Amino acid sequence: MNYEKYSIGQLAKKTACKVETVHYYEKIGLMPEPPRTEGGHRVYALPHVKRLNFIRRSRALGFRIEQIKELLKFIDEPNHYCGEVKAMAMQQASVVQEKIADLQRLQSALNEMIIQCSTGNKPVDDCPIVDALYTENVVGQG
Amino acid sequence: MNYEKYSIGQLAKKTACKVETVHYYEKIGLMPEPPRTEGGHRVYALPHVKRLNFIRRSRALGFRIEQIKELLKFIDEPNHYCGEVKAMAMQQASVVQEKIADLQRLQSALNEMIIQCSTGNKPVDDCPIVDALYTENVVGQG
DNA sequence: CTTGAACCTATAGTAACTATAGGTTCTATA
DNA sequence: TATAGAACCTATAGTTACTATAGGTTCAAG
Repeated sequence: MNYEKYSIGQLAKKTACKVETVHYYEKIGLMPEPPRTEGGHRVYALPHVKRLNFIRRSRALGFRIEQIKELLKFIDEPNHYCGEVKAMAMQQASVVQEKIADLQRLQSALNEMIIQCSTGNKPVDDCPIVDALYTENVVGQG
Repeated sequence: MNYEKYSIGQLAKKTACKVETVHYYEKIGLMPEPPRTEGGHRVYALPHVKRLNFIRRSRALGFRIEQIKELLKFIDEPNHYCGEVKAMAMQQASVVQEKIADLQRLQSALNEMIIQCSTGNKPVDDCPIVDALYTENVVGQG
């Protein structure tokens, strides 16, 4: 029994990914060039589905394309160990932690501005938010 | 007594912004076309500094260029009230809140994967992280 | 008056796709 | 089996918010 075959549209549906994105991933070398029909349509099989899932899930975790290329290299090449993958995951976790901290600072700044502007019925040149944007260092570091 | 004048380089330094970015903001209509010297160099004054500060700080709060155009419209045109600005700030706060929640989910997913992969000395095809990326819905919604 | 830093314009590159145009193939139905 | 139209193909341009480059001109200090 053969593997099941998928058109690019079916692959896209299975992985919640657009057809154009699959084209794009092929162009940049993340996805392999698959076999084609007589007429030139791409034909995919299960390993393609799994690989594309891997890519999309890694993207959803915030990995950049270049990082995903490295992750795939660990997988495609023999003689790699789990620790290399774990290290990248930990690195990514610290990047995400930073982003969360940035956004939380930003959120405080916005909330403070909103609280200042209690009534909302002042002319714009009296607005505390506008004032803050003009004159304050709105997003602090610490 | 005249206002002080600034070259584009001085303006950039005062606002922690690159010269190219000022060019860009002028091209897209965020910054006005300033007067020029005989030789064609741009000449700025204090209102330009304040406006650019406003733009940069709004960007630091995560506002998009199109939103900043609207904020500036409130300021440039008469007859706008603080409430319009406040509404945009609140809208932005909720966008930021969403992003924080997304990143926190993402962080949990990464941490769980990292914990699973305790030793780091397994071959890659036995790695729990790789396995998760291949087969799990890594970033849940709730 | 000369030198070199700073400025000028215009264009291309970045990340990670998305959208469009214009044409071909596949497949379901009459 | 003929055909309509959905899905596919390639190539190119657009998106966001800049950044970088090339190739030339102006300004300011010595």
